[in-house]
Amino acid sequence: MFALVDCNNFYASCERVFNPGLLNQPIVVLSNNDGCVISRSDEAKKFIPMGAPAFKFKQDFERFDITVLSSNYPLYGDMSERVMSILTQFTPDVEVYSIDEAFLEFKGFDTLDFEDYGKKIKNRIAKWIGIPTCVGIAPTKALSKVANKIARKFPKETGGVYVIDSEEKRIRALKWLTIEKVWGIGYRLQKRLKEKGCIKAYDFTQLDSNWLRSNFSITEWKLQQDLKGIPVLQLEDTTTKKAIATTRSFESTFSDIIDLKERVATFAMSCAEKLRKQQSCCYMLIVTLSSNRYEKDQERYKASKSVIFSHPTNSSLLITKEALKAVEMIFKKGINYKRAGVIITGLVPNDNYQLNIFENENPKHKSLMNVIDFVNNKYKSDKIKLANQDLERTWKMRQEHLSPKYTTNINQIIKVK
DNA sequence: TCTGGGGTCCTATGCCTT
DNA sequence: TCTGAAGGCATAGGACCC
Repeated sequence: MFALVDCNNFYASCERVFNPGLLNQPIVVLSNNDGCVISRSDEAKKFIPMGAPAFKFKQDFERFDITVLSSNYPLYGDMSERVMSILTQFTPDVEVYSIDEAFLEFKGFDTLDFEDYGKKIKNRIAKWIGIPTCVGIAPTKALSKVANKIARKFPKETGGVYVIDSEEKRIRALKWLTIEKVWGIGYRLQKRLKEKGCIKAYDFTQLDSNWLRSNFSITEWKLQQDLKGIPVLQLEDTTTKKAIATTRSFESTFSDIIDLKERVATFAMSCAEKLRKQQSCCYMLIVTLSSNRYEKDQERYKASKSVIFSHPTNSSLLITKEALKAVEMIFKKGINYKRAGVIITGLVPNDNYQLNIFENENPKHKSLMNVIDFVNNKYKSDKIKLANQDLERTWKMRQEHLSPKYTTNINQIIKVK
């Protein structure tokens, strides 16, 4: 059996833990740069849609007396770790699926009362961390997602815990769930499936699986099997990342390559730093540039370029150098660029990779990187920069409604008078 | 003025080799 | 030497997730 434990309105709930005045109040949490709404308390859901651009809803925030908060990732990350550590007390097989949810697998728990066990999980997280959760339990991962949806939708009837443990319950659940709400069915697939008469998740399970395999991708085939109750999707190891990315939208647009190179150099530095932090090296680098996708009147442009290194590296110097070369290759004149990103992938552990006969990391880089990381760690606010980064300008994220880092900064710890 | 960011997985395409 | 089939690999990009 699998369980899906999902925190309710996670970011909004985290904010409430340390500010009980927000309980039962409508609150929203904004994305980086205070761009759009990414979490809403139940009270706010009536008024504000998910993903609402903050600038368009400013008046509504005031009209409905909604508390607006900037996202506080140090707080959410720390709260998430606490929740996940509790989950490992219930089974050793835990897959942290995202910051606010995890799959659990129960192997050899056959005689367990799952409903009761789910309630224990939920209650312990509520009591020890103060975060409300929903728990869905079923024979496969995809069905545990469905069960979780039912627990969320019918809190009074289910108490936030729902178990699919019979064929009858499975069919009833799938006949209730509309196709677009199924995990893995997004906007595009939903449209295609509806054309075929798939309205409910149940209709999807009734499609001929050979036909599905030849007309859709392997992903949909696996999903169908899982929804039929045949476990195909397994718990995955999420502890080692497969890629690291730093991508940002700019406050305004850039058309000059010098500005773009400066930004990309900074993103590359940030990726390399994250890479060394998890003690890995990378084989490949991808740089992306794009124009403003919301701007109708101007030429749209999206481009990316990947670069393969002759040997795995985590040197900021090498990664930045190659990233800048890539910018030169894909830069097109006359475009107003709104967004750029650096992604590094092909990650291998620091100390265990194939050496190249002809070319290997310059040994001086390693000690230099150690010094840079040490200094940056010590003087967090004023990091060492490369000469091709802008030394004068400071790029500050907009965070006009930020709450304190209650759990990760001793100076911001909650005070009781 | 102001529309997020970090991931995973899959597929299409073109080129090369057998 | 040419040809087509088939598979591997690199690369780009789409779709989806939270």
